Amino acid sequence: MEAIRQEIARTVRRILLERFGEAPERVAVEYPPQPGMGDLASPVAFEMARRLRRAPRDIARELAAAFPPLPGVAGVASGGAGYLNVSLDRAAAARALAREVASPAPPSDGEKIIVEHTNINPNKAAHIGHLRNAVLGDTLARCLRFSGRRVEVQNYIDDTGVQVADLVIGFRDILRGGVEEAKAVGDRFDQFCWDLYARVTEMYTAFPEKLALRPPVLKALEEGHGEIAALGAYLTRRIVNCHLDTMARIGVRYDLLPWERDVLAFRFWETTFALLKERRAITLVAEGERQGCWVMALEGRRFADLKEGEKILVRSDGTVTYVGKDIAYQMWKFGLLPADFRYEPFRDEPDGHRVWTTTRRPGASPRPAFGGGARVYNVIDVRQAYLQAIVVEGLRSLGHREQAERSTHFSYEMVALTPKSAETLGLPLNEEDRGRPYLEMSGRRGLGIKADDLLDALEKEALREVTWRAPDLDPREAAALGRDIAVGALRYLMIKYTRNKVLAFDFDEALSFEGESGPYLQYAVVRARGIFEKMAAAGGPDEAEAARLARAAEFNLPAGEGAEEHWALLMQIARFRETVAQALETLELSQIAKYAFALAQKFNSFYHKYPVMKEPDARWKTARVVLTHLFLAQMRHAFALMGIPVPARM
RNA sequence: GCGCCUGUAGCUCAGGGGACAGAGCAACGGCCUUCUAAGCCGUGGGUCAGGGGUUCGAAUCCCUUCAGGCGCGCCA
Repeated sequence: MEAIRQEIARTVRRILLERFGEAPERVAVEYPPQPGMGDLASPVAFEMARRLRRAPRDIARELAAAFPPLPGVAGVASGGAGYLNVSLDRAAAARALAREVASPAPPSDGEKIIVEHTNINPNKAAHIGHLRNAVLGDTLARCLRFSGRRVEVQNYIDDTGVQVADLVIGFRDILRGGVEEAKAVGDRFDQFCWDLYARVTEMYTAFPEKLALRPPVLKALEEGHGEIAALGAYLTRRIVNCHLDTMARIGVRYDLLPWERDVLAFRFWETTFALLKERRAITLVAEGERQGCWVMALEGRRFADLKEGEKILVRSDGTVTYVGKDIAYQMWKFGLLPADFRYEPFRDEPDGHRVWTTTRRPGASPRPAFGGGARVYNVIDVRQAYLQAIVVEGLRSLGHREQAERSTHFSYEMVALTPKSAETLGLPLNEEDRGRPYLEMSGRRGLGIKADDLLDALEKEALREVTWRAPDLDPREAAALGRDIAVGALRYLMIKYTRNKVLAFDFDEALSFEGESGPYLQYAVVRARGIFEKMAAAGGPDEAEAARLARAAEFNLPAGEGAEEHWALLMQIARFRETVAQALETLELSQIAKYAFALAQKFNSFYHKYPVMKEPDARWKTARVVLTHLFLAQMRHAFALMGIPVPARM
């Protein structure tokens, strides 16, 4: 569809230049809102009207008259107050679409793209905010791969920060324990830590002097040896495994886990620090409050509110701030550091996918090449926009302008709780809280919905629906269906909103499997497949035969409303790839969700109105078999991008 | 205070120069001897926050006011 749109735009532009001597740089070709206005349309005559001092309608008429025969185009006419309406050759369009849906994914090659996402502090269980991050990041990676890009997914583990330090303090100073006591904790270790971490925060509130415990623990974690570091290493590794388990439930995979302690151990920071000093991008503060700190001066409106116009990269005690380490990490991602990590397998997922980790041990060989990306997407919520801007500014100040421009902060708004959801969790709310549109979650206070709890609730609800509909189903099969439906519901929920909108989480909405939801889309697909199952069993065309019919489609249906509805479904199916391309361009993945939903709606309506298997007229039947096949094939592609499973039945 | 984001139907949200502003939920009324009712069809519901401007054309772009959120740490 994209090819023909561009061809029409080029042709219109050429005619304009030939006949009027001028034309806009870009000729818009859009989809008309109503049937009867053609399949594609351009409002270019309106734009030209003023420049040419002529009525738009006249210009559109002249354009239509001058339009040459074009492969794939059946007719051109002027319409409305001056639109140029183009009708397509339907048979050709159907055949082209049949080839497109059957074409294999392009090989992933060329420049490497690094997508960093998830990045949960390894001191507690993942919550629903982390799910939004992981689903967006994973969907982005899938879309990039679908469009032929080579992608490496990294999940950065910040194991030397304050949050981990506080968890270590929880084990050491509240539980009076160490590695052995931690090992004794049973299942759901991350949830145990969730509660313990909240207790540490309570301790600081009650006894502020306890905050003095923190700096030495931080320092020990950074230095990476001794008992504290050993405890930290045990806790973080075990929690990261919990996070990977959680994410595996919704089909999210990683290629590499870079650990912050290794950014330090392999002297990435020291190297970057030296470069920054050499470039005079940072200075040592000689006096005042910040005496002894290394700071980066930042100019421009974006940074106008920064205290002193500077950002501290090295604290007066010599430890590095998060931003400092992140600049070094970003440098490595682009292959701009002379050093590299060492690597070893972290674990193998049940599907055989191997997750690698950075390591201070000798490292494994052979191994894939990591880092050295040509473009980097950092999937991080909008509250860190400031820090991300500083990281990019760091690259720029080191002279890496191009890499700075190829660094993209894929930002999205946070997930919050509706007051109703918060009360369901048993949180005490005052009048002001109840009046708010949403309440922010807080890992520090243990306030939020854990990812595994939400997934459990979704699976339970889905299983209830499954067994209600099919009481005799084998329990294992029912459980598998429940999982598929839960994943579909969750992933659709997480991408259906535009990214710059706060997602106010509501239990009732999340647990609803009707209307604009993942299960609605899954149901449409299952129904389409059901048609082929029934037909194949009755000796009719199966999916492979339908694909052959589609490649030879004639699509010459008796003119009328029915034909237009069939055609409208085909047009919607055809818009998939341009939707994906646009989603990648704008980084607005919700467009894919909205597209798939609209397509499922059209199909459900079609399904209800037009029998496929039992249609006696061969022309209609073939057209419907072809449409059902095209719908199913395209939806499978869309599901693969969104990570939504196709349940065996519903 | 400064910066960023948001304001569209009762609620949650699409649409971000182009043809009469859309969807889901909720409400109401229909449709299961016909490929699965997690579905389909229909009804009602709008000062696109307010004001000014640009344009042949503005929910969309610009200015401004109001309301809400987030950010501005030797936390991340």
